[in-house]
Amino acid sequence: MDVTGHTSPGRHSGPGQEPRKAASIRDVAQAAGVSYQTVSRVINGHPNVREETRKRVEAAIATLGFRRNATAFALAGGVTRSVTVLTSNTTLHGYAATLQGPEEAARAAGYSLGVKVVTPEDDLDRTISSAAAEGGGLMVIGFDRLGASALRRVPADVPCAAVVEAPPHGRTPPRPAVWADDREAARTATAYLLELGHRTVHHVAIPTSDGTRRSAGPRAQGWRNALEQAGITPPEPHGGKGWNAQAGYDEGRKLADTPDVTAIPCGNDDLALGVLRALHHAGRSVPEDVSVIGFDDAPHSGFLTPSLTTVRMDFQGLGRDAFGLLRSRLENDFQHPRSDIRRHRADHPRKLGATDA
Amino acid sequence: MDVTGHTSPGRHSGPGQEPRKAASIRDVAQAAGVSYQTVSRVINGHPNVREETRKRVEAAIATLGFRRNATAFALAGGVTRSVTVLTSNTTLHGYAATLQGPEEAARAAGYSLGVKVVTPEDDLDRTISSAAAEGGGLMVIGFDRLGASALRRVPADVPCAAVVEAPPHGRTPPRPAVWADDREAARTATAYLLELGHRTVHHVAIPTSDGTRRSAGPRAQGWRNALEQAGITPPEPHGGKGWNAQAGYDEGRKLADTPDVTAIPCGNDDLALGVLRALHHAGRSVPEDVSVIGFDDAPHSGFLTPSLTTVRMDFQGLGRDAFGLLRSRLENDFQHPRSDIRRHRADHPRKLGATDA
DNA sequence: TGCATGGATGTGACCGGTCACACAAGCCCC
DNA sequence: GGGGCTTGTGTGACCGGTCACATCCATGCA
Repeated sequence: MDVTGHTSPGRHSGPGQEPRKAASIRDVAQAAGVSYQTVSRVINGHPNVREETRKRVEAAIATLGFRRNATAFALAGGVTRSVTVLTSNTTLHGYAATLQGPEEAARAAGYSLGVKVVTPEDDLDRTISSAAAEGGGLMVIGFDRLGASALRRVPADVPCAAVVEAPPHGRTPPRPAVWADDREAARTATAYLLELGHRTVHHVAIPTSDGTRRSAGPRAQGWRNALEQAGITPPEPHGGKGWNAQAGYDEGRKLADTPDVTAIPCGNDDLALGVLRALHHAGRSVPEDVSVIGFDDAPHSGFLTPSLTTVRMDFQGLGRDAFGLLRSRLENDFQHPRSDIRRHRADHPRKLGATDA
Repeated sequence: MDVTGHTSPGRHSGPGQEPRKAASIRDVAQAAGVSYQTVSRVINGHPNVREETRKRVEAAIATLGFRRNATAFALAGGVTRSVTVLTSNTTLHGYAATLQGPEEAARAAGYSLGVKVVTPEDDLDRTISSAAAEGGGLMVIGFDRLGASALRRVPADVPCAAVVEAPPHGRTPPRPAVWADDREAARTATAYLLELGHRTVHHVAIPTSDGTRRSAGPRAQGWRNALEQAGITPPEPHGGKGWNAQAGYDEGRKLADTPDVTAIPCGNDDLALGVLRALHHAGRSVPEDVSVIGFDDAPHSGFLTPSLTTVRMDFQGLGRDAFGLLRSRLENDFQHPRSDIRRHRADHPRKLGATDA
């Protein structure tokens, strides 16, 4: 509507924030009349500190508002517990939902999570290497071309895990990765439509992660396979140019004019939404004249009228698994960097225990 | 649909990743036959290095795959250039869009961005202080109760900026913040409905950020104000219990039964979507029988059938502004550890201008 | 009494960068 | 031809934590 929210922000410069430097472990030590090492012991819950000393140190910590400097901690060899997610998008449902996996897992595991959105404009190698320099691991969402190429350029020595499109048969991603069986899901959905009696099934595809043929993505492949298994020659696939409702609408206009189009599984829910609208504008009713199926189960899909049938994908689980993969890589690294003495230190309960978070 | 995507992930353990320790500045120095300081000069582009020496160092950097350790850099006093966003949600459109602001701004400004999702379960103070310990600034999205209370608990010495609901008249947020004028936007939208000839206007509200009365949020207030200005006694507001389409549907069922309900501006697009569906189920048609207006302009809203009229809010701009606020705070701090010169620098065009993005 | 044992605490070095400063060599100028 | 300036390079200390090891003191036990 033309009633547009007015967003020139109200500003408030806030109560005076004194930029005094944060208290260090040494400041606390001095205040408590002990050595810095004792303070370190207290903040790490080391047992061998006299009760009274501990009290004193804790008091000093409280009055000085001491917080352990995470940077120094990391530098001194403390576990890094940080992961940066590289993605080209954060708003499309698939991406956002995938991102929720690590968000939640990171919170649970006491990791800090960074998000870096990559764009076609910026220098991938620079972006990646700056992300890698942060110290923790890298998690790449490689659903699209940009993400996939980012994944390919992660240096071999950087701990990394990815969520990707299901790779073509016989090929494996360049790095440890997880994926969902989109191909099978699309095949099943298409087969279902055929069972309903449709003579053929048309597909509006999402862009592929290698940026090439639009029939190459696993979802398109699944659709194609289902048709072939039923002895039907797949029609030319549509789409492949965009992910959003507008792209779906554009393709939908074309499809709406073709009479033999009665069933349209789409590469995602947004495309499906656009297709629905195009069909509506063309006077073809859903689901009477045409069946439309979405993909991804975006949160609003269930509330559309008419309802959009959709294929649910567990993106969050995927993201969580990738995070887990990366985490185990990171923590294994930590436990056996090379030699043997370390291993002894690694079993120290404080390092591995769940209480550390 | 019952055709559910199969997501047990295919896994691939990837090519052997040797966990060799990353090369340090000293390693490079040794390889190039210079001192570590010279290496530091080269990577920082310091002019006083002989051309031939620079070449040698650069070669060593390349062969060793040296990357400057961001942790050590930060510890040694390099600017931190990192911001952590605290939010209770990342998927609702308002939040996701707000988050895009700092994502983009951070990329442009070479900042790294952390995201921390807070939940009612976890210990806010711990979460905040661990986020603060990362070193950079804190940006809080305080649209809801949880976010608002997080904002209140950020220690005074932590650089911080927030995006909040428009505060009640005469009150200011506890910390530097930006907000949109939701109240005015809602008032205008409601006035528009009244102009169309509706006798009264009902409202389905989003939850408020102080967790209390459901008529307290700025959007509800704007709706109420418009009615009062028109001499109409506002009916009891609905909603206030949830943000999503299901919540909208629940309220919509109730409203659909009341004959005098002919206009329903909703607190956000998801609620509106649910209301639309409830009206449809109840056999009341939109827009013939009832006018529904959303709020936020979520990306799919424009593609619904019938179209959802919605009020566009520039969340991304809001997020960008908050980031800018925080950034100037961080960089001022860095440049002038305390005194007064601040005011002068705050008007620096680069800080406030639109070109910064 | 003599010594091993172990708890409580302090000192020094280190992580990987930075900055401040010292120093040597080359040049200019009076 | 020696004082000053500039350029290129190296040394030492520091950021704020950690770990390894040394020390002091109170025990327990032979």
